[in-house]
Amino acid sequence: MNRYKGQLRILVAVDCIIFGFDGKDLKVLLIQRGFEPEKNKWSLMGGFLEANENLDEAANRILKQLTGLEDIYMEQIHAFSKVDRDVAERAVSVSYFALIDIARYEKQISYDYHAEWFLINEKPDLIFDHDEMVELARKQLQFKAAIQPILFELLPENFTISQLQNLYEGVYKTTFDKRNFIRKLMSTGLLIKLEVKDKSGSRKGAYLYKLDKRKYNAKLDVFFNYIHDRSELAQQN
Amino acid sequence: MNRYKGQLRILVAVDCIIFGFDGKDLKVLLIQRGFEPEKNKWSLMGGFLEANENLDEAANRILKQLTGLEDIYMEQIHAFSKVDRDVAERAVSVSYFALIDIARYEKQISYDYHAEWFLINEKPDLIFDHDEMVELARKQLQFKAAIQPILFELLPENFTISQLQNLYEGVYKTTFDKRNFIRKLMSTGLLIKLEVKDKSGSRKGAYLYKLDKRKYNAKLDVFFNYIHDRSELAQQN
DNA sequence: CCAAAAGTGTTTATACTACACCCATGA
DNA sequence: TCATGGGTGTAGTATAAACACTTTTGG
Repeated sequence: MNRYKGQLRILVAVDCIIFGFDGKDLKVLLIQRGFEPEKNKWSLMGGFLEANENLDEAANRILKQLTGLEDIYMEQIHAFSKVDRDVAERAVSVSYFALIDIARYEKQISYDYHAEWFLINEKPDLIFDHDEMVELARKQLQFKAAIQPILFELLPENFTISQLQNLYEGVYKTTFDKRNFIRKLMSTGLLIKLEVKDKSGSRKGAYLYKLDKRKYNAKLDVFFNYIHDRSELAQQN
Repeated sequence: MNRYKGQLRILVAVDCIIFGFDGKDLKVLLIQRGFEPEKNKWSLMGGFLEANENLDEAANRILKQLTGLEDIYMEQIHAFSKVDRDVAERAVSVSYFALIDIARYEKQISYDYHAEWFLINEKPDLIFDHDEMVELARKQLQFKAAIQPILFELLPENFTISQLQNLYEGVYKTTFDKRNFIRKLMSTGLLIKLEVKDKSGSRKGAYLYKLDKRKYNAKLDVFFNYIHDRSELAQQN
């Protein structure tokens, strides 16, 4: 086995932007760093790529370490590589975002890491280039969510329309007309209305909905083909 | 300066997917690898990240090395990290795509690397995971081009409508109705019709157009905000 | 009985699709 | 004169946006 002589070998890190939703607000999970350098400052959860794993596996390992969760929606965002981005040593870091439902998993989060949920707009300043990572992940989330129904990953299994609307409004920092909103969502054919009502949010109670998982998975696959073959999408239900 | 003990340090590579357009077809620039391992096989142009540069700078350095070109549209696509993706040694590679106008720059390409343009659909099999990189870059190009006018980077300064249409049809592997196509393109307000005609493609000659660079740059900025504030876009001309 | 959130339709404007014929020219 | 690519308009459909009142019920 030949090796490449005289080349630079450096640390490769993975940092996770973990988005969560509690039914009302969009949040991000941060930890207080437990080791030097920059000990005790707020940071994304991260770690170094190890010998026997690829980046996706590393991201999943790191997410599990902090939250105890597996099989979570994750996606690679971007490789960050400024020469002095890590004060201790040259390192490239690849950021990933993850989407989780806060209420369902809150108990499983490991408090070894002093993790806390922050409102996206009220988070503290982070170490290194982590602020930039969060900002890019937020844009990517907006972007993806506009063309793909990924935000359902942030919701509990059953949810109300206003929770869903709160989520979209949080992600896009705006408000939507609720009649137009529900019409559009319903036209995707992805929502199934349940008989049950959730009474926690109002006196009247709001109907719960759930995802049609079969259609949802089909739509995720079709993703990149959206330019042509809209007809296929239509047939597919 | 503290260092991170006991962690893996590896090679970080950059590989460039260089797309080109010759007025008729969409192509990709490949080289015949001049060194071991996998010497003489077809490959993307790549190189290793060096100590004094970030990934964007490395990608630009590598592009310049092969094509002599600077200030080219480039974009990071994805970090590839399978454990055994490089047969010689563990390496992560970050792919970039670049868009260039073949006709304008053909002469400057360095033939030290045995570079050749291939039709996207007729390229040879490539080493390592480079086929996967090209495929993802192609999808990303389709994707980006649908929401952002980046394909103009592939055209000469002045171009005809049918060149433009050929380009879009090549990128999306489809055909468009030419009346609807020009109407849509014109509605962006990005095209300026010139007095001059290009007589090379037909007897009648076709009017040349050029980009309104001022508006083009403005639109690139607005990119991620496309969800709200369409009104701003409208005002902006 | 009333505050607070849930739920529900219609109209208008805009964007997209499909479609076919004449024009100008050089060879 | 004719073959080749260039250029143009309209009608129908689908999608998106604006907009306000009634219902339910726990306290």
